[in-house]
Amino acid sequence: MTSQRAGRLAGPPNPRRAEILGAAAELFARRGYHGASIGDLGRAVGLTGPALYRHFSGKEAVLAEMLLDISERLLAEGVRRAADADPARALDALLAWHIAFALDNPALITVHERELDNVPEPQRHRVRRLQRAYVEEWVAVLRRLAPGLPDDRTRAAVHACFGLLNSTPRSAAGLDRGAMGDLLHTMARAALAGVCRQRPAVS
Amino acid sequence: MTSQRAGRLAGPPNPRRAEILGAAAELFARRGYHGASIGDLGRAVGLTGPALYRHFSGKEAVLAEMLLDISERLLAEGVRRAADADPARALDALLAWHIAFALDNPALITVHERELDNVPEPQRHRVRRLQRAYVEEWVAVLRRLAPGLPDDRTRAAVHACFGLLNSTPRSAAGLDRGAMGDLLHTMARAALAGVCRQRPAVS
DNA sequence: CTTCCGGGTTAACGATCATTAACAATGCTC
DNA sequence: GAGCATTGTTAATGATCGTTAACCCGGAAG
Repeated sequence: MTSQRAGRLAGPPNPRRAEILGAAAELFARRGYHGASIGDLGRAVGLTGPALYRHFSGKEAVLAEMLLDISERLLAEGVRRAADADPARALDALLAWHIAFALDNPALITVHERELDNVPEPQRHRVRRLQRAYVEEWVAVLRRLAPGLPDDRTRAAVHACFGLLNSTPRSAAGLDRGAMGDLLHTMARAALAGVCRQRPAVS
Repeated sequence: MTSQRAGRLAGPPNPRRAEILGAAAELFARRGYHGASIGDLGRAVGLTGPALYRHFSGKEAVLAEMLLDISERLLAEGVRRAADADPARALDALLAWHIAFALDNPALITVHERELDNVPEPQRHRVRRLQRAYVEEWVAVLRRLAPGLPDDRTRAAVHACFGLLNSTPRSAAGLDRGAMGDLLHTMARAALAGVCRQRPAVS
């Protein structure tokens, strides 16, 4: 029995696994899950393709572990930041967290956004639940901030906000990290404030 | 010689070609370019895989024609709308256009956003130029609206705005088309207004 | 010193892919 | 009605893919 079992028990954090996951994130983000072969993943860390099977049970397992890790990290810190008693401060904290994550891990954010469908079924459900829970943290904060807003509107606004924040990896224009973070924070807060203010007259 | 030549001359608009392009857009959007096989594309229109070669020179040609068509349509109407003498009205017209396109063609917007790298080289360059020109229409309008804003900031803001608007296909929450359009318009305008207002104190 | 195991290799497998070849049916033109 | 282009089909080809098999080597344990 090798150490690949189940993929996420305890044990010492195998550095090879982390290295592979990092390289796989870049390749999956740039070329898509089906566009990156196991040979590519191995080559990216100086190995041959089959060597990956010493660390993961297969290609799907790499993606599954990657997405589980991302959505757990996003949710865990999201819960923490959303707990602020002042909803405005909570929202700013959520924005700062998501922006920092997206700027620091553009490949991960991209994969997280696009590749859920390729996660095999036992774990896809868990990832979906984590993603949904993360969204709900945002929705809950916005609800405190704009109690009149109907829930479906709020949820749609959160998704649109994520679209804005996650655009980072595709623009990455000349701006440095700080300026880009400020820009995204300003735009996202303004967008959400706009939808909160917009109490529709009719319809 | 079949009628597949070059892919985009004149001739009567072959309905089979359009049908294939539509089905391919759905499949490429849902599963990614490499995740959809030629057999899948054919099956989606009631044919076998090799039948596609009667209408396109290959899989890459399908994607190339799709992206060229999208970016041409976006740019052509974008130029028209950006021509308004009042920059605020021009911006609203651009927003309405992009939102309508995204809501009416969610698959196309997704493919346009993700699959440029899979377009073969002679045409990829043309698509890139069209996409860039479209962005520049937005940048030019925003520049008239906020002359003090540095160009790289403006461009980054436009890209972020696109990220917001193009999130439509992935959220698509229970909101109907009209409500979703209003929401996106409100949020995007607020986001851009926010970044225009934000004349940084220092830095 | 031997044993064994973690982590790597190359070779081989079956599946699937994009593409081409060979052939058939349909309908238009002369 | 003979020819011919159009638009389909099935079969075949070669490449590549994910995965497994068989082997190998270094180092820790006994």
